[in-house]
Formats: sequence, C-alpha cells, structure tokens
Amino acid sequence: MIVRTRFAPSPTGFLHIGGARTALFSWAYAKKHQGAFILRIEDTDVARSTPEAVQAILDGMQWLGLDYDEGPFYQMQRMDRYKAVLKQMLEEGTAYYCYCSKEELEALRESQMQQNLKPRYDGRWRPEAGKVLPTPPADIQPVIRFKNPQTGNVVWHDLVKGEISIANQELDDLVIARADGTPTYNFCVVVDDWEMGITQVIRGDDHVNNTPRQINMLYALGATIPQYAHLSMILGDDGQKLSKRHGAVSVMQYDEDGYLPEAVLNYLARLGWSHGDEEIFDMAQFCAWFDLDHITPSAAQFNTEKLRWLNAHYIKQTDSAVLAIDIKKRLAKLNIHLQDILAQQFPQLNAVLDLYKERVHTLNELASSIAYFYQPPVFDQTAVEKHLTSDIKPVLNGLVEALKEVEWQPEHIHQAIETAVTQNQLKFPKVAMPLRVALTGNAQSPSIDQVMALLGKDQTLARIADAIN
RNA sequence: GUCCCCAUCGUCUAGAGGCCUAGGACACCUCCCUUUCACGGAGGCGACCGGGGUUCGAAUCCCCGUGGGGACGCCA
Repeated sequence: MIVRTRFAPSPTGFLHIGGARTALFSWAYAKKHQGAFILRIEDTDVARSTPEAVQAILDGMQWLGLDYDEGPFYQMQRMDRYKAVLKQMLEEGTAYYCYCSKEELEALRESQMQQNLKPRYDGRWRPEAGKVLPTPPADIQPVIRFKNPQTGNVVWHDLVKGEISIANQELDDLVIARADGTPTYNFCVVVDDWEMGITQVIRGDDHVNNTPRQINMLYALGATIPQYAHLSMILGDDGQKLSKRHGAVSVMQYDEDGYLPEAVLNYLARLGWSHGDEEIFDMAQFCAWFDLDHITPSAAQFNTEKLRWLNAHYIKQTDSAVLAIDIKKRLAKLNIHLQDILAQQFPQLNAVLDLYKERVHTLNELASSIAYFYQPPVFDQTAVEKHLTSDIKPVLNGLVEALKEVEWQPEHIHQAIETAVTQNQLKFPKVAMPLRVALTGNAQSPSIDQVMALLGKDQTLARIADAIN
C-alpha cells in the first residue's frame, strides 16, 4: 500500500517545536516509503483560527524545508462534504440530535465530578429501541452526537506505544456537529483521514484518548482504519510542560536567534528517535533511516545546549559564501550595512567568516563577533585596563613604525610582532594582547596576525594609534 | 476523581533474556594543543524508580507500589 501521512495543525498560533517534530516525523515517514505527505489545516474552530496563524505555520514549514505533496487543504472549505456525511449518519442511525443546553450539560458534569465519576454525556437524547425520547424544546438548536457503541473494547496497535485498549463504556456520545451546524474536530479528522486515504496517522500523544472514538466512527462509516503512531510530548529545558504561557516558542524564533534549520531539524530528529549512536546526520540520511520502531514512548526534555552544539557544527560546515547571505542581514540589524562599507576596502565578508565560523554557536554570535571589522571597536573596559597599560604603549609605537614597512601578509605581520617581542625582551602575549584589545576591543579573537591581515594595514595602524593616544 | 500512557547518567538516548563490571552524545571536570578566547584532541565524573515474581540467568518478561504525564469541551 502507498504510504500517505499528514500534518494537521489548527491555525490558532505559530508552529512550535512539538508541532514541528510531528510534522518532521510524518514528512520523513512518507519520504522513507516514497509516499505522500499532506498538509491539512484544521480551522473548524472559527473563533480561534486566524489567517495570520495559517501563514505562520506555512512559514515555519518552509523555513524547515518540510515540503508537502498535497494541500494545504482547509477544512472550512470542505463543509459540504462533512454535511453530507453527517446527513448520511443521521439517516443510518449512527448519529442523532441532542437538545441539551450547555447549562444542562455543565450541571451534569459537575454532579458527576462530585460523585468521583468520569464526566460524560449520559445519553438522554440517545435513541434506543423501545425508549421514549423527551419532546425537543422549541428554543434549542440541537447538536449532533455520534452514537458510540456501549459495549466491548476498542483495541489498536499503536506504532509507538504498542497495544492500547479502551473500553467503550469509558466513552460517551461525543458532539460531532455544533448547534450552528459546523462539524467538530473529531468528526472532521475522521472524514478527512478516510477520504484523503491516510495510512499512518502520526500525531501528538494528547490525541490518544480521541483515537478510540475516531476508530468507532470510522467503523460506522465502513472506512478503513489507518495505523496510529502517537508521539510523546516535548518538555521545556526546565522539564516543565511547554505552553503558550511557558516556554513554547515559534520555530521562527530559532531563525531569529541564529539557528540554522539544518541544526534544528537534526536536533528534533534525535529528540525521541534514534538510530544507534548516530548524532549528526542530514535529512536525506534521516529519511533513509527513519522508522517508527525507534521512537521513544516517553516524553523528552528539550536541551538548548545540545541544539547549540549541533548548530555550531552546521555553521562550521556551511560554506562561508552561503553564510554571508544570512550574516549580511544580521549585520544590518546591528546597523552595519556592508554594501556601503565594502567600497572603503574593508575585508571581504567571506574571509572574515572563514576565520570566525569555527568559533561560534549561533549566527547572531557570528554577526556580533565580526562587527568590529566594519565599525570602530567597542572597548571592553576590563580588557583595556588589563592589557592596554602605559608601559606597553612605547612598544606598540615602535611596532607601528615597523609595520608600516611590512608586506601585509599574516606571516610577515607575525614576524614583525615577533621582532618587537624579542627587541623588548617580552613574551609574545605581552604584545599580542594589547594589540588584540586595540584592534578588536576585547581580549578574545582569532590569531592576532590573521586578524590584522584581514583588517588591512590602514585600519590596523589607525586603530593602534588611536589606542595609544 | 475516572480512564489511558510513561519510567536507563543532570539532559537526549543505545539496549528486543546471557555480547552490560550498562555503550554513545550534550553539559560538567582534568590534561594536551596554544598568541588570548574558542575550536580540536585525550581522559574523567555520572544511570537501569522501589518491591516481588518468572528464569540457570533480567535494564530487558509479568504483577504490585511509587513517581510523572495526558485525556475527560458545542477546542484542536
């Protein structure tokens, strides 16, 4: 059978990390089996769905490179189909009208809770052979409920969690269409998964309890039952549940924070899934390896440190010319506009990135750490006081003179510094550190001769002169 | 409360009865490299939730307990 998976977010917010992983796994499963990955927007909650959220989800998917073969389908555009199925179920007697008011239902729930019972609909409008139903009140618009079987168990083999069995006694007759006629989530999912021919439903763990209801409806419709794989949730760095209020951020925030999509993808792939000891792999490799058997059934805690480590790896691995496109934008946010300064013979961005990309964990760090090449250094006072001492200034002065005559290559620059070091009977760092502070503004940088070579002779001499005075 | 699910280093995980004196990765610590800080390299610290079974043998299977999570909407 051809594999068909789907990602079915509701557009009530951005694409967060948990949703992204669900999408990634569904996507990879389809790719692995040369199947189709479908995007379906579940927007039947009109009050909470927004076009902005739809766009945010689409943006997130695009940033991650999770392309879909079909869709996006919008459930609100499939109303006719749902209504037809609803009508059919009403006629076949697998669904019925319920005239309970919300207040009535609320009272029922409360009394059940007080008796330590599981709150559920008591079936007062459920038609039964020989049962006399109440007279429909004229002022109530009815909802439609699914007539769930009352005996037996629903059992399925979850591809992640193994066999799960739930007694029909635990289930009540859920509302499948609201009083205003719009169908609800559990019903739309069933119709769509069925009609879109979904073979594996890969989704969050919070849907486990919906699964038996959906399976019952699928049976009632005579539909094929897909396989289910329920992914456990992702916890925040602090081990707490992620929510709008606490820690849940858009995947686009990772872009904002300087993470490469490759790193986020690789990280997410390893969160809850594994392939032996493999830690670093690209998506082609992931799709080749991916299987549902090696998904962990327990919840996973997000670890930003590990993401940072992966991000550093991917930054190192990315060609500087490619990095440059992104870094220009980040520099612009720091008010450094390269198109204006390159003309003034500042170093080529690619060369600077070659020197710095080995040392950072995020693109933002990369951008800010090279800023001094394109603007006057911002001095770290502690470093200045420690290294730019008055006793070293004459040495630097002498060095400036010597440097004027040097051919501007790292090895020649190095030689000039070395000479100054010996002539003044100093250790190399004693000269290198003040130079570093004078040129970069702080006490950390790559090899100082490399930095000077890139900075250029004019800038180097000017900055040393500034620092001395 | 009821139902469902989960449980290996601080974190992500390997582990399908003997290969486990439990392996890898992040983080942490030490050392090396060194022109500072990183990077890199080499080591180190560090875990099978508890109790009962089953078995010649259990991290792995079963039961109970404990802890954690999820669901119980005219939300998805």
